[in-house]
Amino acid sequence: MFSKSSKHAIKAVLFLALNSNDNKKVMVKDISEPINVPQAYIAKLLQELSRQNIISSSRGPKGGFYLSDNNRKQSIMSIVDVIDGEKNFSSCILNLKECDEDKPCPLHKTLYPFQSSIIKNLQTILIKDLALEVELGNAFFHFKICKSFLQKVLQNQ
Amino acid sequence: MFSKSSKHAIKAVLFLALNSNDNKKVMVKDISEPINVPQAYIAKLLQELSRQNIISSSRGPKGGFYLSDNNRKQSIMSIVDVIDGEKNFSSCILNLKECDEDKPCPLHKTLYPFQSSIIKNLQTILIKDLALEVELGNAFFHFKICKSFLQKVLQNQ
DNA sequence: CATATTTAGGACAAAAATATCTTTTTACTT
DNA sequence: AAGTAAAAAGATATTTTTGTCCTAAATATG
Repeated sequence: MFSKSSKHAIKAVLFLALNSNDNKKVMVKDISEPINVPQAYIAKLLQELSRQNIISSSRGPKGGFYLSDNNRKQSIMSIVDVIDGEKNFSSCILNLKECDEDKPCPLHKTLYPFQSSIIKNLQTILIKDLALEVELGNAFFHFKICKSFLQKVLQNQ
Repeated sequence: MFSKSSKHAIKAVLFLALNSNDNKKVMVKDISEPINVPQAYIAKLLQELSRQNIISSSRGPKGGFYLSDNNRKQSIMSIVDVIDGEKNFSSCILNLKECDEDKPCPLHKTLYPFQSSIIKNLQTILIKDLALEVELGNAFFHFKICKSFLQKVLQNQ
């Protein structure tokens, strides 16, 4: 469905949605550990997301990655688009050039409706929507217990 | 959705469904050209499918790959299972270990229904069903025009 | 202004997926 | 039985994806 990179990216963004804001930035190392993704690798993905204005970042001491209110209005699909470059979803399920509604490939009628619904859903669901679901307890996003994460939890009490 | 290998495999099997039977076998090179997949690579995939009894094969002169009546009753999912090893579809969309109906990840509720419907569909659709759709003209499966394919067409007239 | 801390960026490395090449085995044909 | 045509199997190569490392640029703080 998504590449491993996209999954990493979604997790990181969701972590930021739950743990950052304009005044509370999170360093790469404090993101990579709890979501269990290699630090240097998620750094690359976050840089790309930042360049495309899906997330925000600032350098130097007290810097880090964070989500502005505008960032939170980005869709989940926009994350996938940036990381996977739209290639995953756009084309015929069998990679046939000639496949379209007029001359559908044998799997088109079965799978295209799902495929387009999934895309439409991912375009509709915003980062803040996912975060809210977790905050309401309707969905679960379990972080790896690690020092930096526990410190955050303690700080907030 | 599927790996490139699975797509290759589905195309090859569909080609066999339309162009082979117990008395008419097709050599690798006469499959690879029309479906436009590297010969040695599709050979590997077909060997694996044959080993798993999704398709049939026989060696030596007049040998080749073909579909028996039983082979035609295999589902499309069985092809994907053999080639991709079920890994693609089975798990949580974000690869979270803890995600299930009880403790769904933030994307679970949205995507799982699609995912499971797709799997169910692919398990229900048999190879012969796809071939029939093409034969009835309800779906289209365009082969690359090549010498061997034209020869077949001429032979059948 | 100097220093420390953080992201940014580029080069490199490893792993996985895709593709190719060569040899072996099987079975048909004469 | 010998020769030949095909898949089977194993080894190797290439490409893509994933992951790492090192240096540069930016920024907060004393």
